[in-house]
Amino acid sequence: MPTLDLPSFLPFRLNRLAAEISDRLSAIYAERFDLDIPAWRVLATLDDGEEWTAQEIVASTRTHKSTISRAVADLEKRKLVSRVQHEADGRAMTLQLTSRGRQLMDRLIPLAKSFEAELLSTLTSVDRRNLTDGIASLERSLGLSGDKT
Amino acid sequence: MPTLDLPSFLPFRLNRLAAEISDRLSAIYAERFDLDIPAWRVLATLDDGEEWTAQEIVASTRTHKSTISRAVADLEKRKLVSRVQHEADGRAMTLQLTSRGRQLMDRLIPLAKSFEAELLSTLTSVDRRNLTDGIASLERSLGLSGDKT
DNA sequence: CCAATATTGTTGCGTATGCAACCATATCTG
DNA sequence: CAGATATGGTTGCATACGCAACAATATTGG
Repeated sequence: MPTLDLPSFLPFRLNRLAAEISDRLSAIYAERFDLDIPAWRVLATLDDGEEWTAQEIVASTRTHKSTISRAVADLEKRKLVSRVQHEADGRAMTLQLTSRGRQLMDRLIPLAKSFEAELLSTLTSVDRRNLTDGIASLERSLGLSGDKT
Repeated sequence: MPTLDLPSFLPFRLNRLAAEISDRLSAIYAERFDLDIPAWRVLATLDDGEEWTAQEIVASTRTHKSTISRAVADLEKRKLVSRVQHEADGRAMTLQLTSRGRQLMDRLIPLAKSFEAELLSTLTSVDRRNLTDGIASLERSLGLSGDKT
């Protein structure tokens, strides 16, 4: 009878890794910036300066649309995100960081980047490359690579 | 001003990957075996035949203890898991699969294994090795490698 | 061009989740 | 050994979440 061997089971390992890293990262933005995970995802997505619709953020972050809807509503109340009618689609709203949101992210992003850098600094450059290459090929295989898909 | 570039941000990529894979896997055990994620985690952990305490499962799976507590209570009701006093610690309970639980896992595990195999079969053997090596080194760096830790 | 269908986003509702308080037992410290 | 503190596990409570229904707009097909 085949045994599972959970510690070597890829879905288990990826979950555990993602959860651990997500916890450490959220400790940064939760405490100092009063953001929960959905709010962080919205802001991080909008950080590229592009205009996004809620639906695009849903697809890109794999978060339920009701969760994104509520996060956006809250971020708008806090004047971190602006929401205006989409010019081509009357159902959609285009989202952007406000200048206040921009300012917040300008302080938060260096922290996030240095968190990532610190994480990767513990790996040898070979391991680092292996990791990103391996992840990339799995992403391709799962169709997770496209932008705004 | 540094920009985040979310699509290349490691925490984001790992989360997305883990979520996608977790969704596909849970489609297998949810539908056919009426298990939710916490229940699956408990059963998958117990699959190795060892005796586990709830606390050990909590630590190993990074799931909140109240969630594990409720999952175990439910699995015991369904007679998939047995719970007896821990011999050395009066507070703890040792958990094991019942024969019914064993039978369920004997049907479920081949499906989980072949899901994993199919996932990995889309990668070249180099990519496969890169992925597992890269993950392993990150696990070591985060202290996620120990057993029952 | 109109009816049927799909899509964007919001919201009410039930439920699963995490937190915190708690009980029982274990361990640590003077 | 006794009091203080820590740990395993459960449970009440508040809340965040996903689901499904919905309104509004878009798109498709006859």
